[in-house]
Amino acid sequence: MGMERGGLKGFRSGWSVPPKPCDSCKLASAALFCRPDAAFLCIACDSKIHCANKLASRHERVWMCEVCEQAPAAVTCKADAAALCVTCDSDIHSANPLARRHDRLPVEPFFDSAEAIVKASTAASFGFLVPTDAAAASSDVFAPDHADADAAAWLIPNPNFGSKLLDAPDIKSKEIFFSEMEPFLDFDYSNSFQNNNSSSTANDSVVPVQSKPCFTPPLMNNHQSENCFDIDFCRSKLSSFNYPSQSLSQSVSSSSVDVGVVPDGNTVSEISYSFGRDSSGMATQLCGMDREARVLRYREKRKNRKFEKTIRYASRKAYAETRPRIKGRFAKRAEIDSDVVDRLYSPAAAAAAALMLDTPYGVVPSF
DNA sequence: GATAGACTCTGAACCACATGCATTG
DNA sequence: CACAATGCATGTGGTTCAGAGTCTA
Repeated sequence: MGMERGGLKGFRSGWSVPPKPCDSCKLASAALFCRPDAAFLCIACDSKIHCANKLASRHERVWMCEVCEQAPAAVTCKADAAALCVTCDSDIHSANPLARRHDRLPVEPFFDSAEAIVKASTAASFGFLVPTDAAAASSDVFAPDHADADAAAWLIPNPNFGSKLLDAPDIKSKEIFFSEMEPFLDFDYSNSFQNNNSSSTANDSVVPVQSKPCFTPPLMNNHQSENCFDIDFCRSKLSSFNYPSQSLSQSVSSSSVDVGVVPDGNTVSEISYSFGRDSSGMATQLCGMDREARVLRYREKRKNRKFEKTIRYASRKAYAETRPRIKGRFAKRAEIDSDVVDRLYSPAAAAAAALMLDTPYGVVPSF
């Protein structure tokens, strides 16, 4: 009953609020949050302030929440491929059981100039990453056969990937990148279903949802051991906890496969890259393409997202489908039977009614 | 441009009852 | 500890309705 419905309800309202202005210039919208200064800054002001001296350049900064753009991002949701603030994270991921299973990780701060990060990653995005076709674009999946450069930049899930890979000494790194991405390009839930479904009962097997995996590479490091954390705008270290010590997306067994929306955390970890810890000082998570485009992309994706209904008990589903209804509501069998008897007076309905009475559950399509 | 009415879209609620699961003996 | 009996909460889908949003005059 309306279980997955309303998943977006809670945070839609936030979109109507204009982005938080830069605390420095008050003109541009803030793109990041400086923890030591406790200030929201646009990219230009960040460059001015944090390039001024060595001390300032060591300030920890994080990008703004991609949804509300009102607070610093605190976590990265792998399923949504988005950096979210505490409030949005709470709103979105408490909306329904499905969302609660999203694997979230604490955002890693960066120290480089945001402008440099954006430039580097934008260049990288035009360097070799190629965009997708329209269908793949809707699900944020890479595909190597599209030529439009703008779309390419628009679709780059994590610019860090590009910039990092461009730094790779040879093309093999890039090949590795794509080869490791392949499991997601053709993410096949049937496999995981077969693997995980052994514990299901024979009659009440879980029905896998055939939803397209909406995958975007993680925006940051994936620390499998750090799934629990606390949120503090001014702290880089996120300690336990708000979340279960083991994320649900990892811990659920047979019932996990019915979700379909949330990629398995372990699988994601296989392609996680430690860009944030790059020895060259390469910025962490969200360096990358034009941030505005990313926000637009994210919003568009959220708008188009459909939370697939989760069927946990196939037997119940099967039974519900056969149950008699009156105006869509489940009806008592006695009620239906008497009604059917009444209808038997109609010769035209006699055959259909007889058929219904023959079935074990009395299938009554509609009234 | 402002307003009202028509239209569209979205999500919540409703219903009965087999089933799953925790508790008890 | 293993098992059976019991009772309660849960989950299931089609339809309706209300409210919000959009379009048109």
